[in-house]
Amino acid sequence: MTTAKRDTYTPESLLSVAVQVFNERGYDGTSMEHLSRAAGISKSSIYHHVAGKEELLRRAVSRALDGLFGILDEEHARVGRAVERLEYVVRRMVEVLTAELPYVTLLLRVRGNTATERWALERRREFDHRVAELLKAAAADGDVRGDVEVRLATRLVFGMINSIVEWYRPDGRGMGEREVADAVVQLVFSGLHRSR
Amino acid sequence: MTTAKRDTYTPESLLSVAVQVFNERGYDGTSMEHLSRAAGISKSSIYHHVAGKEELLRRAVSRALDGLFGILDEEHARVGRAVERLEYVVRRMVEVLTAELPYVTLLLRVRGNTATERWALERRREFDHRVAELLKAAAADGDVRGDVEVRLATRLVFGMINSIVEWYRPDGRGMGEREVADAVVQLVFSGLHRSR
DNA sequence: AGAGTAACCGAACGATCGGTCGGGACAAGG
DNA sequence: CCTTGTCCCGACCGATCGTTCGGTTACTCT
Repeated sequence: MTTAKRDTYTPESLLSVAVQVFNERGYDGTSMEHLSRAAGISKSSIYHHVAGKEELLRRAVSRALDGLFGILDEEHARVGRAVERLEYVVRRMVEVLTAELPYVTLLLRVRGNTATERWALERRREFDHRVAELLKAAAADGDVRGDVEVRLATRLVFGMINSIVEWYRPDGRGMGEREVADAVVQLVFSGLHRSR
Repeated sequence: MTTAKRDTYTPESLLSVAVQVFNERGYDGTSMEHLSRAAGISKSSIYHHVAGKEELLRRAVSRALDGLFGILDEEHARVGRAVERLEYVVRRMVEVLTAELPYVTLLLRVRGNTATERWALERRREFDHRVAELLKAAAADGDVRGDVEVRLATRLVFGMINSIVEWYRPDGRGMGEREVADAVVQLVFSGLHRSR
């Protein structure tokens, strides 16, 4: 067969270990020594699989960004009434966030110290802008309240959704992905008050 | 007079410079060399004013936490109907966030690598818990929807409020503190849909 | 004028940083 | 058997980390 047994590291399997450590200690707070201990191989062996620390970061944020931008290509995000497309995107964002949790977490914590980080920030801004346009269209349709500025509302809604990475943990049967998505959609569109 | 002219650094004025750099580069991504350049004094001179890098972090997060916990001691947060106390706390949180922006920003990005950071995380959790109890009481009064779990709703609302530090900038006349507070209260309690 | 001290500096400390290097263990294919 | 390539290692590189130290200004108080 072409694919032999894999009891050794691939760039991908090493990435999943690295991203976990990055999220625990922060990217800057993580040394290659930390990574080698978590992976169970020596520091120099890591360089057999990846070019360096920054490549691990780039691979991770790329994966997260691909997941997010993929949402916008889906049919329900492209056709239909703006407010319904918006609700679909919000729900799918929660799903992508939880499915690719460690990668998205890392993406959302990037600060911009290196070229890779600045590229990630730029692509994030682009995604935010695309969703803001959706909200703007929904407001123009009259399906969304007009007394809160679109740009401000977008930022607050993103803040709520993105904050999921700070506490959501998929393992223990604490909370389902569907339950979180439902709650977010409820709060974003109807708020805390008793439903009308 | 006792207070002479101050064209030199105090622990407080040095802190405001340090916190700004911490927020730009991240705490771990900031070296004492970075701080010395931003402050305009040599690296060793910093140690004349503060004990070290970690003390700067401790002073900063302490100031942020004092501001937040101070809210809970105010009269409107202690007496009255739970849902109204909750709205008051939410509004005051936005005010404290914007007033002490760099300090709260730093607090919200702490990861837990050192004892100081773990202490900050613990106190944050305590504050979150206090607000969660307020939301729970409002739900028991029937003033807040019951179909979204209290713990989940608290986390999402905190996520929205805390995300303000990611984009709010007080300088240019871009957006007023009052406008942000109004928008947050509107979205948290009534959501995006047209007001009932 | 002289003493005291707050504010600051350059040089250097041991430790750790991300990354390199030459080579060893081992399995596959001839 | 020997070669080839994958996977990994310990030792080491120059650079930078947070911090310390001895010493020099410059201002205040007597």
